[in-house]
Amino acid sequence: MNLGSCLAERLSHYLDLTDNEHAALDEIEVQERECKRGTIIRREQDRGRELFVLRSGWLQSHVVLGDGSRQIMRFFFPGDIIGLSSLALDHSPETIVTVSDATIAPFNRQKLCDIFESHPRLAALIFTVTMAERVAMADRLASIGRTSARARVASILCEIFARNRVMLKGELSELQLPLTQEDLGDATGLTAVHVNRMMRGLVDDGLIARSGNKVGLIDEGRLAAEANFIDRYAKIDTSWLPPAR
Amino acid sequence: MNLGSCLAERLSHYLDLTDNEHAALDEIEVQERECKRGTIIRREQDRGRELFVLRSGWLQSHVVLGDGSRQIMRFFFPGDIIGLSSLALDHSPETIVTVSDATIAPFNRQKLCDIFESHPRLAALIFTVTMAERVAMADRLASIGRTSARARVASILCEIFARNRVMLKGELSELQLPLTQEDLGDATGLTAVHVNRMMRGLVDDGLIARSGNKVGLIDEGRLAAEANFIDRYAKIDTSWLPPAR
DNA sequence: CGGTCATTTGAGAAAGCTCAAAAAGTGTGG
DNA sequence: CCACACTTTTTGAGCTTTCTCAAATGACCG
Repeated sequence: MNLGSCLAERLSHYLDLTDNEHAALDEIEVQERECKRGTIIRREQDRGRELFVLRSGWLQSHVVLGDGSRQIMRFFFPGDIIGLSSLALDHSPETIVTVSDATIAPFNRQKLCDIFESHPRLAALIFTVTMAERVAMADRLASIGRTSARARVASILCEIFARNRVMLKGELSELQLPLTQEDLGDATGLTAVHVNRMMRGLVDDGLIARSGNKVGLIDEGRLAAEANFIDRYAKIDTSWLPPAR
Repeated sequence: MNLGSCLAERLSHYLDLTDNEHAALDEIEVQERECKRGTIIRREQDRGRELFVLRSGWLQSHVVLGDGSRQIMRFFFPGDIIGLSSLALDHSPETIVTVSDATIAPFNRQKLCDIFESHPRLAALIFTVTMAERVAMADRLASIGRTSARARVASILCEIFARNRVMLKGELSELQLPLTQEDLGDATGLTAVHVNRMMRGLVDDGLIARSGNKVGLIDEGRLAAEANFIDRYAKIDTSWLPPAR
């Protein structure tokens, strides 16, 4: 896990990278930082100008509203770039926290700038992956806006499994969730209490299984159907990209 | 309205563009298509590989869920790029429809590719604007997930005004809304009936005014406060961009 | 002027929330 | 390894917000 670039590994699932491109990405992950579970990487309103590649562990980003309620915007998994949301802004729009122990590789905006200048194909690929993420976020909008509590819980579970599959490749039917039901509620716009009831329902109906904080998919097809879930990360279209340099 | 590139105009609110860059953007909007209100530009699952710049009028994109309910993902206003969401995908994840009569300028993915190759600064700027849009979408997620019906309606109104201000520059306290209350409901995750009641409430409390489908902001400060609204489009940070070529 | 579509209002129903308390885990220092 | 403190999960009961259904009113178009 300590060798090579996680970002390169992630991107190479979508495209064969040239040596040149590999070299450019390796330069991004030269530093490394270990963070304990619950570490705040960036606080809302911080002027953080750094970016990170997540190398291991999970993170989430959230906002806290006026009445104290919290909305989790996004979970981050290995290979994700963290902090792009502050790229356009002076101040971070969200708080970013580790959800499990994690390793992150900080890098400067300048590095991203270099990629746009010297590696147009990589820049376009990162842009494309980002678009896929936006589509996934739109899916979550629809989930929260227009589906039942049960469907929302099913949906977030599907998404977590789908996104972890990109890096792990292949089989993945059981997963250690470092998330509390409170977290799941804040991600789906529900209360922890109601998440609990919905999870029990999913277990009772044989869609998932649980023990401790392990969750297993029993009938993924039915789960995805109930959730209206579509996997946006499985493959992305790279046909339009410029040639590698 | 027929002269020059709308995209260039939009982008130049954030950055002074070079002649070179202007020329590149002008090439994008060479064609033009008029569309009547209600025209479907792209259907969910279409294999559309074209992109568009919106030159005049409003559009929305939405999905229809299994039970027939609809979620509007996004509204598009002049200067926006349309179709980026299908960039990463073989098939369009959403349906895109004109909400008023509109003029769109279709262009090929290849043109975007050219920009990544030849105009890294423009590519990075487009990337950055896209990030701002993602942040705005995250705000909407929080709005739908964690705020009351009244706050959600207030929020969507704030967003519509804020985004129209970018292009119109300066004062804008009254706007002709080509949206039905059904549309607003589908954007905020509410029913049309409930949107109606919330709007009445906002009018009664002196936050907004209405006549026909014109909406005016009476007390924008209070409206934004109730909505938890933050304008993500007013200015964006361009300090990290590579030099113009 | 009739027909269609959008808005408005009312009343009852349902999904999900709040509060409260018990049960089950988890981690820490002794 | 145990005991205590703390967090998380689970369950129950009543309450609110928002939805659904229905019907009336109003606006626009040909």
